[in-house]
Amino acid sequence: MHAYRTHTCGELKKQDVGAQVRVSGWVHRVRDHGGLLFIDVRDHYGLTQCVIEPENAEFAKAEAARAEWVVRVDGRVDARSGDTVNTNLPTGEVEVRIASLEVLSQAPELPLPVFGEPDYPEDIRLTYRFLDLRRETLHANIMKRADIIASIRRRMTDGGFFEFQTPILTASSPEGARDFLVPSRMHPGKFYALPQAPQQFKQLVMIAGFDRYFQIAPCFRDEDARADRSPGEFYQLDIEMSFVEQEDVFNAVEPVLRGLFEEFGGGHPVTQGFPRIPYWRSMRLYGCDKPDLRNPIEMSDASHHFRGSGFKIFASLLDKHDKGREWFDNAEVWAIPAKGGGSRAFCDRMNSWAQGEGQPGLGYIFFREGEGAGPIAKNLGETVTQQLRQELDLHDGDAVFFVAGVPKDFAEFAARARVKIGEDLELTATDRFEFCWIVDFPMFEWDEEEKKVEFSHNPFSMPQGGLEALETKDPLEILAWQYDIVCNGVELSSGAIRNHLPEIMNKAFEIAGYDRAVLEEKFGGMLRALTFGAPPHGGIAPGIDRIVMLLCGTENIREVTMFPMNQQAEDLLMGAPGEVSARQLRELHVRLNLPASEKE
RNA sequence: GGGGGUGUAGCUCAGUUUGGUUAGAGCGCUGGCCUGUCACGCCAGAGGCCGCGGGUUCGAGUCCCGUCACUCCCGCCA
Repeated sequence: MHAYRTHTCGELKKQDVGAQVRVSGWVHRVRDHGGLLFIDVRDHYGLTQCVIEPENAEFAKAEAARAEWVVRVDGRVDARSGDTVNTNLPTGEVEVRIASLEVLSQAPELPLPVFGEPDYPEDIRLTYRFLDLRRETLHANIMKRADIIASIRRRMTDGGFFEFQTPILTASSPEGARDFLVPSRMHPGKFYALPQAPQQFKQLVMIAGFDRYFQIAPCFRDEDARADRSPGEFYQLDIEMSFVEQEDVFNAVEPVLRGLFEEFGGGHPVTQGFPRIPYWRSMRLYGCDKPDLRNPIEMSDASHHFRGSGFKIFASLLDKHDKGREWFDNAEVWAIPAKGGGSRAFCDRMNSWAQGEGQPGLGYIFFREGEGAGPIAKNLGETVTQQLRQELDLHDGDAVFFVAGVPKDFAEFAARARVKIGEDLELTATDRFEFCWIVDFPMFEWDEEEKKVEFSHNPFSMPQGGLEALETKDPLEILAWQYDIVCNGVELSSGAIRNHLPEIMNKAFEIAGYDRAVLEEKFGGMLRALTFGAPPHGGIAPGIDRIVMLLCGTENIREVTMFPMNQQAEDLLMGAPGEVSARQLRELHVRLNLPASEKE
């Protein structure tokens, strides 16, 4: 007989009745009836109820067993009588009649219980992560993550992609997030950096002729944490393809994500053809570039109704800012329709919410008995109010809210108002995955602080219109072959068709104010590669952690990460970051220069 | 770097508004009883620097100041 088990704890069924079996696992729960004692033995695969009576010589050992001890049980599989069958348990039709029980290892009183998994403080969960991981929900999340990654590998390989590894110790890159640095022992004063993403490597893989690359790639960025963002490290499904246009990338990636969400999304509907929404259209309809399309509300420009109208606040606002660039300098009034929000109570609640958000308020009209009500309607007049109502297809019992000002300043607030209205009125669906592509991102944007044009996303993206556009157009008008995938309001990934031509690269960096020497110094290797026959190529990099979060229905990344750090970027289980010995520092030619408060 | 929230038993929380006797409950833990439970049940018990430091007061879990920890957000995240 095997030293520890003939069956796992999730395996025994009715057809095993009568068999002599051996199972091993953790003591999940003990129920002591005095004359009868039940032990639920748990392993990765499930739970098996074991039972023993006081007449048994092994009873004392069984009685002493405590939660999370590891035990081995030998016994016979018995059928449970009709009224004692537990239908909640896959093994609930049988139980193991204990013949002998061995304690394989013990545990003291637990710092956090495994059974029942009540809420526990995160620092304790992280310090005792090995216990936390035994708990059903987290254990299942981690297994789901493993299944998702296996499925991704299968789908990518089936799609003709090859998985390659890229370096972990690499060079610091000039822009982007803060790097994690690793001092070099052999080169005093020099440092490696951990890659923020294998961006340049995957492009080099294309230039090297490997055609289709993917990797479950670790990425390292020394940035502060959020609930949905680990400090330090995360994973991307990194993808790059040669001889492709934007459409080819979409056709390769869309089925992978759709299939993944259909496989693991618990049967919730998944968008079939992902709609493509240009960046500026998304900003106008939703106020942001990662719209949650489960929310049906679309905003629209209602400025023409207010210009010169009796509602003086908006009318004068529109007058005052009516010269400069659209979006940046011109004032507008946006309408947010709210079907079913047509009561003074709801409108007032939204108004106080807006004030709590630091806004002066949130103007509204609500419709009842065939007419518009509220201060704005009064000042606007019945004719204009009815035009608005028809234009927005609103009826009695509906409302419309207004935000006014310069779009670049209020868009973010309008987006939050749209989300809140959708949720509060239960217009936003909850049981589906709504995907879209956001396309046509601007290549450059205006950096208000530095007073200069800056890359708005990836400096390696190909501008639409190529060199000619760079030479002839207003830089802020130029679009890039740059795209995002958004699901349920979560930005899952961004990608681009890359700039594979050195002269366009030079021009693009020139527009962003980097001279050729800087470009040469920072991206010399990349530039050199581009001069030796680079294929047109492009790719994308969906965030694995965020995909798993969506599929596990959690908003906290630590619920889908096996060994996460806390928000202060500490690993409480392993004790990282930690101090190192003087000898290690000497070898690395590093001397500490600690801030004053920590010197003592 | 900045802002908000929280901090009371091993854990989840009540008590703080309005300062006043011995700081409570549930879960967990320990012991006892219990032959069909599966969130077993019943009885008893242990367990508290009320985050820490200072202040106001006859008196502070409660009010004030500072500080620390955790958490959420902003900055940051090509």
